[in-house]
Amino acid sequence: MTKLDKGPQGLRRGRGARERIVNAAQQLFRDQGINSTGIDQLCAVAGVSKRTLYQHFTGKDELIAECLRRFDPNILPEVFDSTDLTPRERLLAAFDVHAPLCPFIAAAVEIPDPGHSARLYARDYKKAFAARLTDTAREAGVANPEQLGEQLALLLDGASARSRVLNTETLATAAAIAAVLVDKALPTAAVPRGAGGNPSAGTGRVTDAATSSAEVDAERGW
Amino acid sequence: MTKLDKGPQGLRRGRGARERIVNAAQQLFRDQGINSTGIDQLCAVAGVSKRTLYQHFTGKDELIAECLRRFDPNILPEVFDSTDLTPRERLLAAFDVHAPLCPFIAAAVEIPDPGHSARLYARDYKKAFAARLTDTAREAGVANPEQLGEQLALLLDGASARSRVLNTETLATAAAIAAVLVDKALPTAAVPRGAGGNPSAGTGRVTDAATSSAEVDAERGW
DNA sequence: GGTTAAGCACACAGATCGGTGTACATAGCG
DNA sequence: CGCTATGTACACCGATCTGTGTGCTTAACC
Repeated sequence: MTKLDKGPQGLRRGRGARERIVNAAQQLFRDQGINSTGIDQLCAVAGVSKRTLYQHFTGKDELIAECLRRFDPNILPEVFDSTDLTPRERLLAAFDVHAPLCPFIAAAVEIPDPGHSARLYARDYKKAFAARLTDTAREAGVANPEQLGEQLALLLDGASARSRVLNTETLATAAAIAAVLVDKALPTAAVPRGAGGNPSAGTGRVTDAATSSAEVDAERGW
Repeated sequence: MTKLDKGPQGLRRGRGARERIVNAAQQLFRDQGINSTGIDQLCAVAGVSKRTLYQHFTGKDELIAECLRRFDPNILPEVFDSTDLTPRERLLAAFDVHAPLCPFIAAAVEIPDPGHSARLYARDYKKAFAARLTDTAREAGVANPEQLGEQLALLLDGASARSRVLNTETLATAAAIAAVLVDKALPTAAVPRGAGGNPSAGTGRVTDAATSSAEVDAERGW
């Protein structure tokens, strides 16, 4: 009772260390950046002693990599594994998940060494993400799915980076471009009527079909 | 002769301090990142004493801001002020200037504080860049030039960020999208024949017209 | 030649960084 | 119970960080 206050469910602040460390790290890295987050602060937020941290991770570098690995291992399953969306809708639904700066871009910029495990994983993730887009594009009957997948991935990265610089959400602009590219790549029969015209101005909703059925505006970690 | 070696033109390492500091800073920030570049290393590379640096700049923050300010104050004049290119060609020529990670994106990611002068300037620069694209689009006779300008700007940011993560150049993908968007936005008469079809695969040259007349693959600082 | 502004060398400050060593406490489990 | 995993408290390390204080040297200009 002197120290050692108990948490709600009786986990007296001990025993779940690794989870708490990773959670705190993800939060702090997102909010302050990786380099601006010190180990001491990290431990304080996680409610963990410094010694414990170094019993779970060999160093900060490993912790960073672990955070990225835990972030979105299945690559937007709520979008890509959605059964009640057509492939076209799924492609466009990826542009509805709002988020702060993509942590993989953040890591790639904040960490100078291209060989750092976090950067290698970021690379893998981005490739895998594009691959999921490609698969979905193929499923939608697109002629050149690799191209469309890579293009849509670039749009998402652009929105993330640009939003950070401008301090303004730019995802709608990316979504507008995506709509154009998708409908252009799709066999004309597969495009819902009304989708071929001028994409609506770059602001507001563009993905009429996708939006209605899947609002994935989730409170994701990033 | 003991110390004080003379440079080629007799500038004996003194007297040009401010220039050398900014030059060294731009180089190091680009190569290693901002946070990974220490003041001591900076001074060593610049051939300048630490005291001198702090007589020119109040601190590292001011130096960072100054670097960004000096970087591209006129916003790609070799592209946007090119007289022997049509507006359409100029829009596409912006996708021919290869470069490492855009320093404004880098600053926006590396510096957590959104109110930092460097981040404010980065914001201004990005807005101004989009404005130049918008102006050019308007000049080209595009119906909604603001939209196209913002879209093309997002593509460039996407290429920069994504190239950093993937460790691979992705500008060609962005250029392919740009070609689609520009030609779609342009009055059909203004689009050169052969430019309307499938944009060439996402790799290789897309801007047939622009490339021939303006290869701006310059060795820019970034 | 003499004045002045610019630059240099160098020691040093205070903070923070990532990381460790040591000894103790506790929870879970057989 | 007693053993072992896990976690804690806390001091401490060397390195590095941005930034200063002080005194000297030198280039440029009148």
